[in-house]
Amino acid sequence: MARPNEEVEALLQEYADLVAITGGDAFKARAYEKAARAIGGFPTDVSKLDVKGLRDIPNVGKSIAEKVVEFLRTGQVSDVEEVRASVPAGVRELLTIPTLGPKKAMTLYEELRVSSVDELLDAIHDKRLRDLKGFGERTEENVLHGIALMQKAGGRILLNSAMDVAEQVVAELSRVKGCEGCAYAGSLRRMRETIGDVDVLVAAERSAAFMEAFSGLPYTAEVIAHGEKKTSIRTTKGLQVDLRVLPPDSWGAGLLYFTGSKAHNIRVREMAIRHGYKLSEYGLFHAKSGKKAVSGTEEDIYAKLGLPWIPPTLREDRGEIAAALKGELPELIEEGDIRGDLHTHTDLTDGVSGLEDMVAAAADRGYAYFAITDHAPNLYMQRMTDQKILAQREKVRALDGKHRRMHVLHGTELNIGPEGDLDWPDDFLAGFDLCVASVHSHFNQSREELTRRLVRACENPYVSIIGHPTTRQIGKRPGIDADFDEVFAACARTGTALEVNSHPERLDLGDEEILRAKRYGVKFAVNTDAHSVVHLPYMRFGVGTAQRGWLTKDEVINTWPLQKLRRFLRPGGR
DNA sequence: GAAGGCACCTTCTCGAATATTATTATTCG
Repeated sequence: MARPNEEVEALLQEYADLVAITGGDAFKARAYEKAARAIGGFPTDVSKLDVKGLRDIPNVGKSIAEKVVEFLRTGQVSDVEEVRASVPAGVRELLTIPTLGPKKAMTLYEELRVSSVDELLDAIHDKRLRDLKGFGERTEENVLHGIALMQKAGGRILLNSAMDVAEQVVAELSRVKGCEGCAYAGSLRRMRETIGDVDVLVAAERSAAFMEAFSGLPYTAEVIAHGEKKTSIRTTKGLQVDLRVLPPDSWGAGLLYFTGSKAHNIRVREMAIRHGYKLSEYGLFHAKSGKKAVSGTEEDIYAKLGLPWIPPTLREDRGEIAAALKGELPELIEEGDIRGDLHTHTDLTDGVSGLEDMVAAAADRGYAYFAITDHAPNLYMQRMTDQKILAQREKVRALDGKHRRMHVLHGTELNIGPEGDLDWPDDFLAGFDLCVASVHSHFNQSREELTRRLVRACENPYVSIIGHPTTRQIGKRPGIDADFDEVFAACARTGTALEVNSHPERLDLGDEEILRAKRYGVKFAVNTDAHSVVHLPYMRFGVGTAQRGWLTKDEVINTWPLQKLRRFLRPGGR
């Protein structure tokens, strides 16, 4: 279902985890992790490659290439199956709890036979962890905290995973004979940051063929419900997908209804009643006669209620109806407005694609400009040096205008230290076209310290963008506890843009913070933070999030022409 | 297990933070 590269990545990562859990060679585990990342970020479909082609991927050698071939041919790998047999899947699940790593997970399994999150909760309640070597009261607290965090995400999945499934289902069903329309709706169409289940709509006179095709999709693991109007399945990855087939003339009403949000629908229905109508998923009807007024398109229905069409990303009952009535809906930013990506990495630090590949891929997306912003020296593990970044600058200059005349900017992603300090002195920073600055560690400082830290970074004249401002990771880690109102005010004062990071695990800032920040008159930059050419298309999720935050293109610096952008990037130029 | 220099052997993020009690082990970025 997912790209074969992603399936292979998941398999190799699983094997790496299992090697670590079973106390195997740490370097071997790391070798599998590196190969997993390289394959996940590799642009060519691995199922089209043989052993030789696979070995051309960096960090993939003979042994891993052969395992990949075995997997693609048979659907499994004997070495992986062997370890799977000795370690229950639930033990690996324990690794997803923050503060629990492979060593502690194995201790829990060997000493207490704990092999699931639920069993771990039981063990903690029975106070059985206390007797284990290396476990104490704080360990219990941290584990409980971590589990609570995971459960809050409550089975919802990330936007990109849901999108992959939805687009494949839509493509499949669009090919079925009699299909007059097919689209995904629900929270996915509204671009919410996590998705509970996927809703797909089909417009057709007869439903049977669609229900058949849907139930028979290769990644359908279980058919939950099978009826004339609605069929629900669960995919092999556990995601529920609902299909509804509507008569073609109910398309607009159905799309409106199933897109939601519930709160938005209630508002629209109330308006319908006030106008003497009744609105359902089948259409807008005259209340008295019961005759249908309109139902064909969303525009028709909104228009009858005196409203312009409202973009799905705004349908959250956050004032969109009042704004629409006043003719004050924002002219939302769209993906086509983006002229360049201002936060990306290469294999000089932790990316997996080379500089030239990144630049070529960006040019293929039609960008007018593109910034390379590899990590700076204070993120020690990336081993950046002055010499390396200056050598990269030479290469960047040579690539400027070489691909479809796209301008290439040389930047860096600085690390905001515990005191708000940055990696390089100002005279060195002056050599970059732009600097992104981000927090990467020390998340647990006090609110005052965190706030001061971010404000100090904003105040550096060479810092143009604060990267992933809250540093949250969806379902894994909450954002840092800074006083963001103070940070937003500092950004407005100093002319520092806030990033809307498009990576589906981040989406940072999120929609609600964008709405708050906007009120301070801050500018934004919608960036991908791509670590591979395959991440560049994540831009759509950042733009979707920006739309949910009611952003217009004027507020987003990377929709601007290069000259205007350069003025903004110049110290004191904002 | 991969990759580089060499034909088999060596190196492969590094440092901080945290929880633990062992002047240590584990996790994280």
